[in-house]
This record gives sequence, C-alpha cells and structure tokens, in this order.
Amino acid sequence: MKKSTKKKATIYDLSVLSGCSASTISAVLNGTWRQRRISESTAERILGLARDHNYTTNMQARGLRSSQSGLVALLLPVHDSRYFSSMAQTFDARVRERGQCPIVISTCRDPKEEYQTVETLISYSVDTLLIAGATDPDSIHRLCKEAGLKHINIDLPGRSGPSVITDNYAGAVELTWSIINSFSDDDSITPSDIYMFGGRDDHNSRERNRGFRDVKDAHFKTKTEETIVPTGYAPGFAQKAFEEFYETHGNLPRGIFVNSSINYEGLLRFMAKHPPETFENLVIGCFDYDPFGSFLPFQVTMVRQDVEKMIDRAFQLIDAGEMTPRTYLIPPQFVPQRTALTGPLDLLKDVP
Amino acid sequence: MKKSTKKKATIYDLSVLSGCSASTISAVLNGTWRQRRISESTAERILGLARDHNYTTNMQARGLRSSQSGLVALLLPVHDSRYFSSMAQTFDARVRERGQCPIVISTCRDPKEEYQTVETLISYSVDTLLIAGATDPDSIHRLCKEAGLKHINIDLPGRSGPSVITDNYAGAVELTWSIINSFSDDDSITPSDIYMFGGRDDHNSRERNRGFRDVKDAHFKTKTEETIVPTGYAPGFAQKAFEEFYETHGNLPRGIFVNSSINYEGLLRFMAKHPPETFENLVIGCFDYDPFGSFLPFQVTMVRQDVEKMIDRAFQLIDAGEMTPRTYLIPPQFVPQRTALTGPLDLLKDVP
DNA sequence: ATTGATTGCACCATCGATTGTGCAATTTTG
DNA sequence: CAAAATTGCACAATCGATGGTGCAATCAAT
Repeated sequence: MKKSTKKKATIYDLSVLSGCSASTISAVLNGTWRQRRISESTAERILGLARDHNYTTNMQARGLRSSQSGLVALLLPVHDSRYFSSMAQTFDARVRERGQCPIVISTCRDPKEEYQTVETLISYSVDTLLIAGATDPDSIHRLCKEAGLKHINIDLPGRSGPSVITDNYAGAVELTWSIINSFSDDDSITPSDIYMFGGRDDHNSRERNRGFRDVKDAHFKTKTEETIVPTGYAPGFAQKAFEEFYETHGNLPRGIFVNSSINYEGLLRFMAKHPPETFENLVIGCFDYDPFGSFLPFQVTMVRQDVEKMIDRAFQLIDAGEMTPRTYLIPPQFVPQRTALTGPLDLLKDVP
Repeated sequence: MKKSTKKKATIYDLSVLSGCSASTISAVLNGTWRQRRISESTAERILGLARDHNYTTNMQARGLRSSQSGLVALLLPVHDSRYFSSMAQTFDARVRERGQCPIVISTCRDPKEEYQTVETLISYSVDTLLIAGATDPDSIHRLCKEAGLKHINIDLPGRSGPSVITDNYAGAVELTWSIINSFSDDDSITPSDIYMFGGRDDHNSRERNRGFRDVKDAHFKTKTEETIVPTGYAPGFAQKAFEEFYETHGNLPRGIFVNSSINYEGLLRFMAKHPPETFENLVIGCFDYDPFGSFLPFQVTMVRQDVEKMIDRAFQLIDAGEMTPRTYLIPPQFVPQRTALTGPLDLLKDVP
C-alpha cells in the first residue's frame, strides 16, 4: 500500500486520508496524543495509516518548530586511531540506547575547522555535543553557551565547562614504573636511559610529563635532567624526533614512554627504516591502547583510557544539567604486554 | 556588537535592523543576491550587519524549505577498525573540501539498525549517503531511491545501485601468493599447511575465497581440499575458530590468510593465550592493513584497500549522477612486512 | 431538564528561510 | 519628452510539524 508518487507522506496527507486535522495527526505520531485527549481508536487508525503509507517524520520541520534535532554529536580530532575510534564506537552505542541519533565528526585538530564545525552543528540544532580533544575548548564553550547547546569536554579539559578526562597523572605514573621495572636490578639503568616522546603543551601532556618526571625522580632519587621530547601529535613529527635521537646517540633510549598511540605510529615509521635487531631489547610504555600495538616484538605495556566510563560519566553530567567547570578524572586501565582486550568491536551483531 | 539576548539572530532581526525585507536579507546571505538584482551597497551593508550580530543560517529552516541539508553521511559497520576509521578520515576530508558537512555513523552490522539509521538520515534530508559494508544493500537502496537520496555502495556491492569496491579477487590472489612464496623451496609445504580464516557469505568473502582457492590450486597443481574456515567478522568468533583448529591439530596452519583486520584481532586474542614461541614461524597474510599489525613478530604481509580512490570514485559517480547498478573495482595495495604507510592520519594539522 | 464537567478534536499562529511575482522608481531609448 | 527597459526591492506563499486555545458534543450531577 505504497504511494507511487515520489514525495514522502506528510501529516497533511494523512490528515486528508483520515479526515482528521493535521494537529491530531501530529499528536498521534509524536506520542503526545494522550495528553491531547485523542481517543485510542483514532490514534490506532492514524498509526495504521502511517504505517501503510510508510510515513516518517520530517526532522527538519520538527526541528525547526521545536529547535531540537534528536542529534547528538561527537567531535573528534581524528577518526584513525584506536583510542578515538573506540570512543566513537562506544558513543554510537550509548546514543542509540538513548533513542537519539549519533553523529561523529573529525576536525583534524584544526582550530578553525573545530570552530566552524561547531557553528554548523549549532545551525542544525544538535541537542548535545561531546567535544574530544578540542584544541581551543574555551572558545567552543562560548559558542555552545550562547546557543544554549548542552556540551561537555572529553579527553582534554576546558576551563569553562565540565570535562571528563583520563587521570593522566596516575596513568603516567603507573606506566613509567612499569618501564623502569622492566629492567632487572643487575641490569642497571641511568636516568638518560629513560625518555619520553610525544605530546605537546596541552593539559594531558603536562600531566603525563609530570607523572613521568615524578617517577623518574623517585626512582633515581635525584632531580633528573630533562628527558622529554615533545613532538606534537602527528606521527611524522614523532618519527623525525626518533630519527634525530638515533643519529645523535647512535641508538634509541633503552626505555621510552610514548605519549599516545598516534605518536607510537611515529615509532613504527622509524622501525620500518631500521632492522628488527635494533629493537630487540627496547622497552616501550605507550599512553593509549592499541590491540596490535600490544603484540610488537619488544616489551610494551600500555595504558588504556576508559572510554566507556568517560562517555557514561559525560552523559550523566549532561542529564543532570551539570555545567559547572569541573574536571572529572577517570582512572585508566593498565595493559600488560601481549594483551588483546575485548572492546566496543564486540558489539558487532554478527553470526558465527 | 553582540546581542545580549540569548536567541540567535534571524533574517527577520536583520530585516528590522537594516530596514530591508527579509527576502532581501535571505538573498544576500545565501549568495543569490546578484541574480535577484540587489545592489552591491545594500548587500555589503547587510553582510556587515550579519557579521556584527554573528548571524548564522538556521539550517533546519533552510533545509525544510529547500529539502536539502548540506549533510553528507557515511554509514559504517563499525568505527573501531583501521580500515573503516581510515575510510572515515578520508571521507571527512573530502566532504569538507566540497564545502559540505561530513557525518559518520556506525551500525554494528545490524540490518535493523542500518535500515532505521537510513530512515533517520532521510528524515534529516541528508544530501548524499555513502554506504560501507551494508548487510542488506538492496533494501537500503530502495529506501534511498524512494526518498530521492543520492547514494552509493562502498566496500560491499549492492545489486541495485552503483558500487565502488576493492578488487577482492586480485588482492586475494596476490596475498595468497605472498604467503606461499614465504616458504623456501626446500621447506616444502602441503595444501593443508595453508588455511584461510574469517569472513562469511558475502560478496567480498566469496571473491577472496575464490582468489585463495585459485592460487592454491595453481600452486599445488591440483584441486585442493577445503581449507577455508569462515567465522563471520566478529573477533570473538575468529578467536574461537583458531582455538578449535589448534585443539584439533596441535598447532596452527603454517600459513594463514586472514580475511580482515577484525578477524586478525581474533588471532591476537588467540595469541594472548599462547606463548610467543607458538608463532615464531607463522606466516600471515591479512586482507586489510593495520600499521601495528604489520610489525607483529612473524611474517605478515597485508593488503591495503585504497580508501582514497574508493571515496574519490564514489564522489565522481555521484557528481555525474551515475545511478546504474554497476560495480567499480579499485585495486588494493600490497603491503610488505614491517611497513608503516602514511595515511589520512597525516592530515593532522599539528605543529612539531 | 438544566448546569457543569469532561471528552475529542479542529483552528491557527509559529519556527526561519526560500522564491515566484509584482511594482515603483530610475534610467535608457527614440 | 513619452515610451520602453532596467534597477531594486517588497510581498506573500510555502516547506512540515508543533502546541496553545477554543468549541461542540457527550456525560454526569442535582
């Protein structure tokens, strides 16, 4: 019983077909018909008609009227990292559970793109916005606030809104200890054996740096010299940093704290240019979990940021209307070598 | 010069402020003012006002009127795989270049979610839809067609619309040869040494299976027995398949063609339960590229599906209005062991 | 049988932008 | 200088759904 006319059915079409007014149709179809005292029988009749003509609500019209959209957006620096893609996967699932429509957008860490994208999202009346790793959270916060858009920072904190982030310090401390403890006592290491690569001058990097330094200082019982090489987040820059270190010293540091899985890819690029033996005794600690990265042929421990808890907490705060600029820390999970965690990928509705 | 009232400026606000009519404002702001013979001076004045009051178009209103949205959507089975996340990354970049707004949504390979999601997207008047790995492309095609939504299949072909997919057969052939050729001549292998794990009964798997069989038959100069273990796409099922094989045979096959990077994660889970020595002489060929997966401690070659070309071709076809149900094959890229390709991640606008 | 409450729905303005049409004022043409 | 052409803009209908308000019909109560 499908209309062969190309156009989609509207409440007006159903209005004519049913003999009811458009407002009645509207009420029935959006579920408010009980409050509007539409009789059960008319409701059923209309719902039947709607099914037959496979009516679907025009969300633009509804959105225009109600200035809502049912869309919930996640703003990502990049898609192509297992940290962010697992975040997207979890986000999608959670938003669907809430009966809304999840959309995910990346901005390549470009502040201009970020700003414009948020403006666009606002113009679509997106209901809620999760901002992951914004480079300039505060100006985005201002935008959202002016538009009355519920939003929250994930991963990187902002000064003006609530933020749910990983406990970077705690994670860095654990990771650094695990690197140091990988070396047996008789195989003595010096402060210059342990380096940190990656990151830049953002909150997360600073906290990770602090954890790294504190543990080094505690272990070597002295204020150790600077062994942190910030490279930004792009893999190419990290690669260059490894190359330079290698050229200067003739080898890599014996233990390396890698600031993120994207920086870890910089190490991959370095590895591709050097024989496997170069890495036989390497000890890596990576802040971020990548399942394949956990099985590389050297000692590698990882820290998995708990995206599920972060997303859940974010929605709790949003539902509670909490907009105070507070930062909520989520403890990350320490991941030993050769570990394949189950994750959002297991949400696949697939048959064996 | 910002209005302190919370509400966003509309063309009517600007209309009052400028003394012009709303239609004039509209024309100026959407760029059609020349055709509507609005004088340059009024245009400039209005544009100035718009800037001062930081006007932005309400896309829901525009969309309602013009039944367009400026949104371009990519439907993904899952986010959390480097194949799909690199596809998303490339997609985002391309759509931005076209001045539209990219949105990415995953459906967990759930046909019901897929269908509903497409319905939702239609109700938002999404302009264009790229469908990656739909489980039921044809019913989705029908939906889109009825709604007049421009769409195209990526990755998995549909019978009713145009499809841009990887040349799975060619990729599988190359990959299988590379597995076989990894064994030196004096280290003779038998047909039962080479297995294929993963995939199920979809077009891509069938083509990959065919390539695998053809090469095996050619190499062993005989119709070889069945050595394909379909497991579906979920990592958990693949893991189970490896476990079962191992229990039955006491070892893994010497050479394994893994159907996808997600199945490869099933192998990871298996690996986590067995000592590293188990895998020392393993030869893996994986259909899909994962940078970390390329550095695992055994021989592993991969096939990278060329997402850039796929996306580009898809947009070409869409722009050309090509809606004939034809399948366009994109040759994949063979990736040797220990290779770290640059990719969409390098789009990161980051500073060293 | 009258009054009052309740049921069941229709009417209509509204959200913000787009666009076909009309018309006065100005400029050009002959 | 009158007619024709052009310029510059205003008017109003429209996209599809929402929700406040109003009103007739039915039912209950006195």
